[in-house]
Amino acid sequence: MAGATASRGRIDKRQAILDVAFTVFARRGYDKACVQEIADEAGVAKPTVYNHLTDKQTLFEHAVLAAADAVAAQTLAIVADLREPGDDLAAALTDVAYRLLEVCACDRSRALRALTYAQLTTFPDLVDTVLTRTSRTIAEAMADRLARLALAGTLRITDPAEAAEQLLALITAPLEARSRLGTRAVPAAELRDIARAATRTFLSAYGSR
Amino acid sequence: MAGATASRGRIDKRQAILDVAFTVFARRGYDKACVQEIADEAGVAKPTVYNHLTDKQTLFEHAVLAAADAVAAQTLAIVADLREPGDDLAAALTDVAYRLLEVCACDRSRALRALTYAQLTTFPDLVDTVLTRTSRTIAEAMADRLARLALAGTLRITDPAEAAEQLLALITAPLEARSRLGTRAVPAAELRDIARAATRTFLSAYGSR
Amino acid sequence: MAGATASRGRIDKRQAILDVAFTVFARRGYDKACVQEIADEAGVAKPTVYNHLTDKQTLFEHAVLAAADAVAAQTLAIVADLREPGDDLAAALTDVAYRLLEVCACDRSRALRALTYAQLTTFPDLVDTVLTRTSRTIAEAMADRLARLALAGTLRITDPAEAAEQLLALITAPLEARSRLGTRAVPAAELRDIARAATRTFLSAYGSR
Amino acid sequence: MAGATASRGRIDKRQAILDVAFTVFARRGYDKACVQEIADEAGVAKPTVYNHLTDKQTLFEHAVLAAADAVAAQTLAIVADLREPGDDLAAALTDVAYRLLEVCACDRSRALRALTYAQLTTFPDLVDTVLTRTSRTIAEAMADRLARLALAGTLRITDPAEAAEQLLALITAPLEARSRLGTRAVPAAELRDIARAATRTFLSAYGSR
DNA sequence: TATGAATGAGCATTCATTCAT
DNA sequence: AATGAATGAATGCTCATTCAT
Repeated sequence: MAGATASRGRIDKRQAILDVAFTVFARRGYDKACVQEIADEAGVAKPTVYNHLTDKQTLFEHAVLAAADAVAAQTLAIVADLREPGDDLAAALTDVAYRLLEVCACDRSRALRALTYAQLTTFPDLVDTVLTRTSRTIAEAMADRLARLALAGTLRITDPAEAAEQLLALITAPLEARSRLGTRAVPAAELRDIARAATRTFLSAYGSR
Repeated sequence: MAGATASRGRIDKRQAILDVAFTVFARRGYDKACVQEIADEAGVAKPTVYNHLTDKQTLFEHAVLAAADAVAAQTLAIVADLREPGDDLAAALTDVAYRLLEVCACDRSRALRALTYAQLTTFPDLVDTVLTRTSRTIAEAMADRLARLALAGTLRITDPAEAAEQLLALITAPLEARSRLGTRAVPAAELRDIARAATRTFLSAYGSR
Repeated sequence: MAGATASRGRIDKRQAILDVAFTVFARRGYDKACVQEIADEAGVAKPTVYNHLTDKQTLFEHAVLAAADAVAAQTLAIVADLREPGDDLAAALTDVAYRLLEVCACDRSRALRALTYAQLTTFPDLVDTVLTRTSRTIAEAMADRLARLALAGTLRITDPAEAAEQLLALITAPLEARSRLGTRAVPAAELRDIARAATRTFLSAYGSR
Repeated sequence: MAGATASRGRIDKRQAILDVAFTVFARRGYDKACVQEIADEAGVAKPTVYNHLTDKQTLFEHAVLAAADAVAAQTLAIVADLREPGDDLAAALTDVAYRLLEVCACDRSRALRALTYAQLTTFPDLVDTVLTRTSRTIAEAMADRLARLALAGTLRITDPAEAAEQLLALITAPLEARSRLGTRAVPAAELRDIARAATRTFLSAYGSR
């Protein structure tokens, strides 16, 4: 038990550093964030950060990937709800769209996009990994759902991947525009509007009839 | 004339510095780019850069705004072509969409998005200005065109702003996804596909009948 | 017996650490060598090194002194052979000179000189101790041998210490020059030449007749 | 004139930095010396040191080479005096030997040897350069002088290089031993003794008759 | 106006050393 | 006795910015 506690403590400290790191990176950007600041806010000494995570770069990558996985899990859980859309497909789609928008609009998700975008040139591989674990994954999950609905005759879709891509476009792009890349808060009512409009247009195009 | 030449020379030098600055910022990112590097590539001494542009921050803002205006001009010119869509609306829309995609996929436009996104937190006002001059402007121009087409009975649109927002979403968001935020080149054929799919879905939803 | 084994193990571990330490110090220099590296190569944890040897400085001193004693023992054994020079004094001297040169040219001896010299300012006392145990000792042993030979009428020497000093100078200084302070390997043939030349000159000056 | 003054000022500052650097390196050793300390003692800001000398390593190399050249010039001037030895060769040789010993015993020369030796492993090329410019050069100059004296019948030498090597050995090695690698001051009288003894032995071996 | 030179501030990283186990 | 983990203290180096010319 003592051993378990000890190694749990170690894991907790590492996790704490990663969490704080993401927050600080989100606040200041990769370059302006300094390891000292992260260490201070995590309540550890600077070398402890290095002991656990080698590098500023490594620290960044791990922090970002952890956030990416968390966001991905949230979104996947939402999309999964399309498995049983119930009678009212429009309502179900709108609900999913709205909840996806909520996630996209949350701090972590916004920070994740900003950090990833900001380091496009510096860490191209990281961008790749993050996108694969998030956008890619959710796009595929959505395509799977749409394919099932098409099979069930609920939708008229020939290319599920393309349909998913467009549905997600209709959901996320307007949010990016209205939130001005996340610099402005978008009220829930407006999220609702975006979700409704996306669903309406999507169903107009792909609805059976 | 001598004076004119001199001040022309001055203006040219300023412009040269801004151009080089954008290139360097695009290549290295705001923080990693250093003024010395910009001065070197512009063929001037470091203090000359400061004489013309005060600050690293000011230098950045001017460089980015100049690029934003250039991109905006390009996109507006394309959207303007929707004024006379001809008989085949689908063809006209697809053409416009394709050319917009070309612009979005070009180096300057990608760099502009990356730099803007990267400095979200640091220069929120800049983000605002850039977006206003680019996305905002083009969204409005597009809304204007769609409104006219609706008025002419060619499209069934109640909210032109929303329709424009969605059309642009269908055009740009898939590009972002497939180019992995601009880190991968997207072949012309794929741009074509995106344009066609966007037009098809848009017209399915908003076409008259 | 168990106790003996245990303390033997302890001694062995200490010895292992010292050996590794000398190697690492020789390779990297005092300052650039880090305790972690020594611990790693010795297969122990860092605190174990501290348990056994207190300090980086202490560790260094012990490691260097051990090496110094080993080198001193080697050289003394060689000089001792002058006790019975046989008929051909020139041959005996040349042989001793050659073997001294071999020792001087060996890795441990070179590293010892380099490390000692490098820490002249930092650990002046160590320099003193090392020199006393090596150069001093061998100079005296050599003086003893020469005095005996003088007494036996084989050499014409009034000041044996001075003669020894000069003989050792004729042996070691040329090696330092030709090996460029030990950075270049000197082939055996060249060592032979140095030994012969030293002997010749020494005997020309001090030989009886 | 203004230009001359300005660039003279620049050169002076660079030279001042190099001088201070050598002093500090001599006092603390390469690794323990810190650039800040050098900058402080030179009365400039740290970046100024970097502006002029790129690197800590570069700074070290230039400082050491400058010192090496100065020492070499001193020693060469002394050896040159053997061009006209006058009637009393023993006196002339002793005088030269004594003055060489004075140089070897001076702070700069001692520091130069210590620093060079200390960085054997780290900067082997530097060692090479320093030795070439000092020991090598002086050995050749001495060989030249001895060859002339042999030609004039004043000395019986077949291999001037070897003779020079041995003469220098007889001069310098005893000093190293007695000064304990430069950690102890050797009184002038003792230098005199060393010089005399070296000359005596050398002439016993190589004198004509 | 343009520039060579200088600087103050900051930051990633390393390392000897020490606890708690 | 041995170690995993943590830390205080340094240090090399960079960069935006400013003078003096």
